[in-house]
Amino acid sequence: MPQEIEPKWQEIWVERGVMKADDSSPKPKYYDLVMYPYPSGDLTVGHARNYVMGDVLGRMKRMQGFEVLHPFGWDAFGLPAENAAMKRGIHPRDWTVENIAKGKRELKMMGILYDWDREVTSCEPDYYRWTQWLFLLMLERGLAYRAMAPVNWCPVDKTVLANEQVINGRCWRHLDVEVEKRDLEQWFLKITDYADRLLDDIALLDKWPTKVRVMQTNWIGRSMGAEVDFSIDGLGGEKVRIYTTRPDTLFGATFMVLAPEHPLVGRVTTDKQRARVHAYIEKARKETEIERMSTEREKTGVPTGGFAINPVNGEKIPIWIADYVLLTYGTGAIMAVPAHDERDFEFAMRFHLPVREVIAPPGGPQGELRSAYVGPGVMVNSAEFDGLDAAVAFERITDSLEARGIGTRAVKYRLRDWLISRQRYWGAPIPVVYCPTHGIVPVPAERLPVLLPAEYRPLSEQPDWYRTKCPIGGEEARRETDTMDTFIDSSWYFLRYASPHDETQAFDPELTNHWMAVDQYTGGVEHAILHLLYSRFFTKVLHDAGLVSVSEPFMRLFNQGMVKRFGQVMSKSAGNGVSIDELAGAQGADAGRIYEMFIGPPEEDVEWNDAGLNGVVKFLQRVWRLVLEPEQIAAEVGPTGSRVDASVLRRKVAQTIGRVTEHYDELRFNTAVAFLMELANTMQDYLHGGGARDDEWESAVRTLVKLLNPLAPHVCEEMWERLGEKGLLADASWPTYDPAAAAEPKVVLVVQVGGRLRDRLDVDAGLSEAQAVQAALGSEKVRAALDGRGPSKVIYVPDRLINLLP
RNA sequence: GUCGGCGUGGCGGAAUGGCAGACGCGCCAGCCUUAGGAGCUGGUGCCCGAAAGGGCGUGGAGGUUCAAAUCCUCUCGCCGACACCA
Repeated sequence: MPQEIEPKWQEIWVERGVMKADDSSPKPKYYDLVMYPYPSGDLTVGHARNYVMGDVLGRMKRMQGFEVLHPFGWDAFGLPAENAAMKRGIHPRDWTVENIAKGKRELKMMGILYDWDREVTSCEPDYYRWTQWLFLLMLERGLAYRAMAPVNWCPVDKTVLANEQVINGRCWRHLDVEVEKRDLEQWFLKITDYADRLLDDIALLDKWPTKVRVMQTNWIGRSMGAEVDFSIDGLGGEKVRIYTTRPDTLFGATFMVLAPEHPLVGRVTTDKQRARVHAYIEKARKETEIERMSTEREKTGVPTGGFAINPVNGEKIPIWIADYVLLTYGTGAIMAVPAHDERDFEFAMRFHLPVREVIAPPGGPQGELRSAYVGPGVMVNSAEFDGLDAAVAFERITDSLEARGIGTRAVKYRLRDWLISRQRYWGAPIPVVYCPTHGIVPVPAERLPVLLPAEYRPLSEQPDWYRTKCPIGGEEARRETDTMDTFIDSSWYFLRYASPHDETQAFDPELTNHWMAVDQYTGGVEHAILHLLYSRFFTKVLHDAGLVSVSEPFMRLFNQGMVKRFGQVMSKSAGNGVSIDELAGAQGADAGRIYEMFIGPPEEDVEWNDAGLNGVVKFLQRVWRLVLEPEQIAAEVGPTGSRVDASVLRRKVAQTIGRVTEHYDELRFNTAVAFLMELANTMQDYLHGGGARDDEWESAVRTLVKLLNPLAPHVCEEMWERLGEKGLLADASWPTYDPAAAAEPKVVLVVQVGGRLRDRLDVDAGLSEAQAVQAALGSEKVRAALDGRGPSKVIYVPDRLINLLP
């Protein structure tokens, strides 16, 4: 099998524009998208596995008659470029451009067909101009705002991070570094405005992995409850508003807890308690997020000395402060119901606070509680609500609060607004100007892009760049010197592929609406929340703006597993990477492609094993010889080999078409490869049985080449040409089959007696139950097992199994 | 702690209620040999047995079913996500 065929066909595919997606094709469209990578210069066989999957699917869809859009691009802004640049003393752009060139060469080497004319690179002005435009659109729609807030500061990367980029209180890129809280004025996108739709529409994503849907649901974290006002004793009309998901337990509130940072803490604290409260607040402030968030540690808190009045029963309850109540969730204040909340129970035990049962479990009131009871039950100790089911009381009590004007139904989310400011150079500048008289003024769309200055230095240290004129008044003004989170860049790139060269708009709505939604999106599960949630948010905003017709961008999502080596995820820094160069260089791109797909189930993590490549190489060589040198294989027949006749071959071909097509479609590539190997084995047995190289054989050969083509396109094109076929195999039609031709005329009927396997019979397919019983009783083994006891009951699964019960 | 996933030969894995181990790697034996890390043929879960045959077997224990790797309950181990969200 000649080696030089790979560059040959790669050139021909480019010349004939095989990968070009035609916007005006009458064929049905298929948008086959892979997550565009960060150009780290470190593309490994792990990345390639993802892209080969997309390519196999795309190549099959093309042969099936779809107009396939299979584009590629680069998520090219971001910190690693800056870090590498600092280390080497070069500009982040140079490093990025170099890596993109390298990555592109490697992908071409693997024979992956992308429409490179549609390549997008997020760090290029012709792209980030529109990223900036989208920011202005958000601003215009009231979805971008600037606010002073406690933000997550990563001391290593010297920038703020979004909530989604904080992992267990640490920086997502430096898992050993804790984030610090800083009060800064920053830009936010109001993703919380879309919380309900982002949550509700998860129901539409039935072709997404359950895992990702669950993760997004939990991340948004919607809860339904009520906000209730408690008056503060002795402070006139002053009130504290609490949030609860259990208004049905209102009568069980025995104390109240405020977050230490709650604005009313100073007012409710008595002089006697002031020193203690102050000390506690100081201590809480000094603790890191990680210490404070730990559920392991014992609860702490101090009484303020103040009291609140429970509005449902007029009872005076003490107000405490404790750091298990977070200022950032709900109202930063809770009513504590120790009988029916585990945290409150723990706190009450620790500080000897009263516990009052208000929901009785099915067995009746427990009296003394040993732990919080959070299950369903009947109301007790709750005045006029006693005897009601708790779920009913939830509604009644809330109605009553609303009627009295002291409470209201409320919905809360775990999701916070998206902090997008980054104090970094290598990103899209936020296109606003701070004017002395007009305040925050957006840069007019026609003056975009706001270009990054050429010099690599923090923008806030480049006065020549940030000094500007106010777009309204023309007076001296200052540009925003923060850049945008790179996740903004990747939240809309899939829309740009439809019209990547449009110089008048971010995307041409007509073309984007033609190609959207993405039919298949393939990438790593590490994006389950960040990228996928943000992209859904952007799509919905653009949908509302009338620019995108779909409200969900990705129809079908697939998360491929990671490729590991020596038990660790491959990477250059870990020193265990296998590069695409090495893979394609070893035994050729096709062998590498098949091996990537055969190594294990696509959604599972797999351990790379160089030795496994040999089996695939042998398979490819065998196919080559079957297709082009069948005489040689026929001559190799051994004395005892298995042999099959034409009818077996014909059926095997038909069955393989069905199974391979189905498994490619479902991205079950490992089993698809196995089926192709089986077909090759059967074809070999056919030759060994003296099978004629007639039309039957020629058809089998062509079917094998077509079915294998998405996996091994170079070798298959070469074989196709050598078979004398005209035209590119890439453009040939996908094989179809007659299900009748795939049906087996004889089947192995498994005979069980009392559920135990006793015999296997070769019988005609389609036997009736009576015929099957007769056949089974014809077996001596079966009769012996029955031992004279006639079958009292028969379970018959046609063409598979018969179970006779003695 | 909560939620989710996974656990099958020497190895990667297949089978989603109906023959456990497809396909491949590795290994064993044989053939061919221009002698090679090529090709071909057969074998290869474990135990008993000369064989015929029989028994056991999908992390563990129990259950449902004529029938369970598959469904249910409990449990152990590994991995992932979230983690005081009221």
